Amino acid sequence: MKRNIVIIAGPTAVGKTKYAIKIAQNLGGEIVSADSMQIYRYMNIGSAKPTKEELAQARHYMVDEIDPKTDFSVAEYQKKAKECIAQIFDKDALPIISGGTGLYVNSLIYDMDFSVIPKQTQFRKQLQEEAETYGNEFIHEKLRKKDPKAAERIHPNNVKKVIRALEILESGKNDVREFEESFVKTKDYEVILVGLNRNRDELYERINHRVDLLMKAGLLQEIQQLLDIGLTESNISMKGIGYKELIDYFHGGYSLEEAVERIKKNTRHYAKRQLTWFRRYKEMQWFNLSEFESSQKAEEAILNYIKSNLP
RNA sequence: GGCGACAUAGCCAAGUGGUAAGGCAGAGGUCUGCAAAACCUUUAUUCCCCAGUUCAAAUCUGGGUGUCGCCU
Repeated sequence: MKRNIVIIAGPTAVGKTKYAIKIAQNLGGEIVSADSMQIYRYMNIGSAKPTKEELAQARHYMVDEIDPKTDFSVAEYQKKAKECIAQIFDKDALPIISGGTGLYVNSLIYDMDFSVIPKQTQFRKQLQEEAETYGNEFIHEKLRKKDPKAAERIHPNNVKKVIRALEILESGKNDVREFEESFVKTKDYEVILVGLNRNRDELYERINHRVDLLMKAGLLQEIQQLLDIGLTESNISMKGIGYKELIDYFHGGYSLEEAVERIKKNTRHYAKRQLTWFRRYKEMQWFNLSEFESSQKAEEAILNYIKSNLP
């Protein structure tokens, strides 16, 4: 019999943490985070990581897992998260994936094979420099010569994607066509997809408010401490929203007030992109939390939906 | 009260006689190893109002309204 996992997805600040914990408590579940920032240690305030109290209410995986000086990527995420899921199955508990990083969620829903072509740092650097000196079209043209179809699909300005495609071709593949082929769902388990959303105005208000709270909670000090232990803006972990803007403020790029406004704006943009991403999941059951009388009612509705899909 | 400047999208704005640049915000989208990343698309039948000149007005003229500045 196939086992089930539940995925709670949705934009930042919608309330995923809270609902995931409730669901875990009600259904004997354990939580696997799918969040590219909460996975880093010491980045507690800025990533809006679950609090100590929240972490105590349900077993959490993939939080505080990685040192912020280490580069991390989907490939490792997929491997580790699948191990966590297996562990939870062994305990006969229900894995609940909670998170907003769409690509990470994808890596658990579909059989995405990251094993073949690892990143090639040197090659990347070289192409990056070429793009800078000769223009984006230059490396895009290179791609066009090797794989016209891929070049058609990838916009010249999307330098990262162009480089990645060239990287794949360089390693011996004839084309990068398989990238666009429709995803194959994993056979490791059955997925129950739950999407959390709110009315846009309300979501944006929550985001703005949360940023103010993070500042009050000492985000500035947290970043100072991270800088003190040797992290810089070039670390992937420091490219998170809230971190990069305040580092720019420390470097005198703009005022603190301006930095806070930018954090709010970037977070709103991020939420919008997350929604775009998650809307692609046709099987996702959406819950607009703004439309429920109370969080209890919403919680009930979500629980009922999940239960009705469990064997 | 007098003098002057200005009035263009939610905001910032370019445009001085030829049929409304651009940026931001907003909206929609793409996504297979940095994804809180990177990238793409889209947004004014009309320029404060009324009248006039002209083949043609956001642009010129007159009047009105509003805002700002200076003077009394």
